Amino acid sequence: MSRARPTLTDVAHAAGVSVSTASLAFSASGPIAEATRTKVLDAAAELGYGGPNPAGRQLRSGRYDIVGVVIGDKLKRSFRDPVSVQVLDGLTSALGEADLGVLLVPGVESGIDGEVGVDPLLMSAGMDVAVLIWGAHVDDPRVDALRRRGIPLVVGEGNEVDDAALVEIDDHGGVLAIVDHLRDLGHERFVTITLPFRMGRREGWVDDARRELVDWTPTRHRLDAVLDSGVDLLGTYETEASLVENGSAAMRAILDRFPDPATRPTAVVAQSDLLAAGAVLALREAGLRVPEDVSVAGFDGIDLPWFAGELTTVVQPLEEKGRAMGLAVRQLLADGTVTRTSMPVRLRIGTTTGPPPAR
Amino acid sequence: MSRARPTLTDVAHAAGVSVSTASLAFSASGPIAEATRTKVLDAAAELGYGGPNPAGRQLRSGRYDIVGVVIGDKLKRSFRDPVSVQVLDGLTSALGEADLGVLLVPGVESGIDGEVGVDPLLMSAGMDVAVLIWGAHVDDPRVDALRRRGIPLVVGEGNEVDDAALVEIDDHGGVLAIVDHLRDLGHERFVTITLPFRMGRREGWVDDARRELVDWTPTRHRLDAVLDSGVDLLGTYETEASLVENGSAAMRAILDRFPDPATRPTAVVAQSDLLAAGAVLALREAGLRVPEDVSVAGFDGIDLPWFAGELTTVVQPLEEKGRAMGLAVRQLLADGTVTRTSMPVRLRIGTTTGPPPAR
DNA sequence: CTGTTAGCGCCTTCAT
DNA sequence: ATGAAGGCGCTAACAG
Repeated sequence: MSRARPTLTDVAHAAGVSVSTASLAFSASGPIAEATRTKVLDAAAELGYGGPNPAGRQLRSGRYDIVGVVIGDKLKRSFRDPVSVQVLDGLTSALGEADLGVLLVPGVESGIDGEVGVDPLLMSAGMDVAVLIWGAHVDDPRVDALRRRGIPLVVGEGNEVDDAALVEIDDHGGVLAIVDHLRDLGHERFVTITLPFRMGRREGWVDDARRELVDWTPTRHRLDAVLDSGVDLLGTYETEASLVENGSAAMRAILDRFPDPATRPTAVVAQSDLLAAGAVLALREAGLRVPEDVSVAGFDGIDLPWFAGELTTVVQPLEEKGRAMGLAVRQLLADGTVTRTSMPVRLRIGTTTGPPPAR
Repeated sequence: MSRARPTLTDVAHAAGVSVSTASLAFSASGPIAEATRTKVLDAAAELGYGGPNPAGRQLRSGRYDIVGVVIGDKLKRSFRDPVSVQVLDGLTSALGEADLGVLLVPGVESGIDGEVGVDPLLMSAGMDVAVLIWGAHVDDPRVDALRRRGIPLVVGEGNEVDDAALVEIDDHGGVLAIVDHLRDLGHERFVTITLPFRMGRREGWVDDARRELVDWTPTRHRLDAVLDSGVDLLGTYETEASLVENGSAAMRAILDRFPDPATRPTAVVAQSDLLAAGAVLALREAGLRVPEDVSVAGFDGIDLPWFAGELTTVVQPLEEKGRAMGLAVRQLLADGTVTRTSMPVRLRIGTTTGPPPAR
């Protein structure tokens, strides 16, 4: 037979002090005599009081000490992708240091097929700030919902949102560096494997019409860089997730479409390391050598302990990016300052790129 | 110049109804005329009202609609481990269906070296239920803290907690099946690579004293199964994380200690697939063939798209396990019922086990 | 179906 | 250094 949970009032009574004094004993936000404090804490322990009720505190203070982290459409995808994971890790540690909790928010509601509607949590959960890890797109309903609620925003990768803090990296410059490196090696026939374009995911070759539909910022920036570089791009293959198997499937499709070694692309620019690794595996399975027959480059600079060799890639400071988002949150909370940060990237030449085969 | 956020009272006034009626328009927890509802919602839109303030709702209703998910010591580790990720995925989807938010809670506070103290979030964040994904250990301070707060618990893997819902798998049976399979093939000399033992992580050979210190349930159950099976166990190597590189390092240590092919162990029982995969890579690098020279088995049954061949392993239903935890949460919330679930596992024979080399 | 009433538990003035 | 009072925004219970 358990009685109702004790409240601060009960503790105060038991300790023979006023409620406001008891409050001070827990919050340490005012002067209090050591003896009084001990008396209160003892009474609390006696009664089995577990500390101030968060709901009461939140209502009174107007703060939740919770940050809503909006991760793509499916949690699984974010967790499976080592890139997301590292960003999340930097973010959570920066937030943890400020004793801010991380509330995972799916973002979009998943319906039977396709996904429509904003997740109810986004509409109703208590949070001081929301972080859109993978950017906001045009007319993003999640942004609208958060706006209506008056919740400030931090956006990763994507510059379309006014009034929101932003953390981005130099996607365009990174891919340009990759392309230049390959061009310097003598490559002339390129193909690129891209990240997903938008929420309605699909896998396959990209035509002009489809190219107009790129909504996700990293995808767009990285693709634009290849187009802007002026190299001869024989094709663009869009994947529906940044996983090894998608990279392999894309590479097989590419080999299928270019069966003749004389006209086959010699340089593959993949928009992520996992896609690149998958492409390399598919090439090896097809009996081709990397980089002697085909060069492959990735993007991200993640660890692939199982990968034989080392990917040529653009290293982005993932954990730091997450930390920067965390700092942007803290800044927003501290004084409402909206910060914009851009992180540098760095070309890392590995063993998967080399001169094209002589003809 | 922005005025203060409107409250439900403002909306009610603007719509010309009482506050409680306005509340019904949002919560749908009572009868309300369609016309009234529209009137209220229109007034809300007019005023830019973003919906009921969560803090008010929480205080009044006593519910947060938030579940605290306590993941090991470092978020990174949980995210990096595909096993955790799949469990988390099943859990979050089961909780999402009930519109419950997931609050990530680190569990233990990380100090300069080592980790001591319960994370402040565990003490102070609002949550209806807490889930300890990777079990509770003896005298777990996190459990004590949650107990004091009166927060009900769901524990994955670990049966030491009274009064808490439990979801577990048949670790012992799974490893026994592996060992039997290897014994049937003719193996006589075994070695096992284990998951971390406890919070004070270390890497290296395990002696009798260390063996007493196993605190994490899956590690203990899986190790006990090998010991109970009665096979000749030449050594136990403890890792400090379930990652490919740890498996490789462990395997190198094993080869180092047993340089003579005649007395070398022929069967490696790894407590996770990633450890097993790492072991296989290290063996191949050492010029040994799997399974002709050495057989390797794992545990978990995860996808390893980059792995050449298929691991012999014990498949556990990870996503279902997560879902089961989610259901346990919902049960707890619905009527306080404490459920206990045990999930079955299944031996899957792949290409990494075979008869030992003839002598 | 709608309105009235009465707090939920806490923290922040402000006074002592 | 401590106490008294008020109210944060909402919803449950009941009355009409």
